[in-house]
Amino acid sequence: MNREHKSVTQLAPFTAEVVQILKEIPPGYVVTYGQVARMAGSPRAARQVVRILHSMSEKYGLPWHRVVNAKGEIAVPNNDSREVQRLLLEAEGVSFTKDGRVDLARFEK
DNA sequence: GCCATGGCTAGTA
DNA sequence: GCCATGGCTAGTA
Repeated sequence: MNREHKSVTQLAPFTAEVVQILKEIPPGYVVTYGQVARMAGSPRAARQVVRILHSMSEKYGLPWHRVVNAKGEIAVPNNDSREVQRLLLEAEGVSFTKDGRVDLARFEK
């Protein structure tokens, strides 16, 4: 251990912070990628949040479905996953507008 | 090089 | 529709 060596289980600080924040999102609550980035102290790192969600959701049991883009749209590329995300949110009581968006104003507080 | 953004402009109607 | 953004990781040497 006298050389640079990262344990596989050791997350980088920013990543660990984001993972923690995501884990604390309660059922029925929705946040945006940008909001999570801001909460983690790096306002412009929204895409990084995306990357974390994309690659670590399964392993860390992250509530990936509770994160949408700034417009309130489901932003997952895969069609099946999009459907799953919507169903999971609806099951938690989240409603959608006619154009398929989450009413984010509802969560501002 | 990845990535599921975000915010600003151009251009249509 | 365009494109700057950012923190990390895979993969090479």
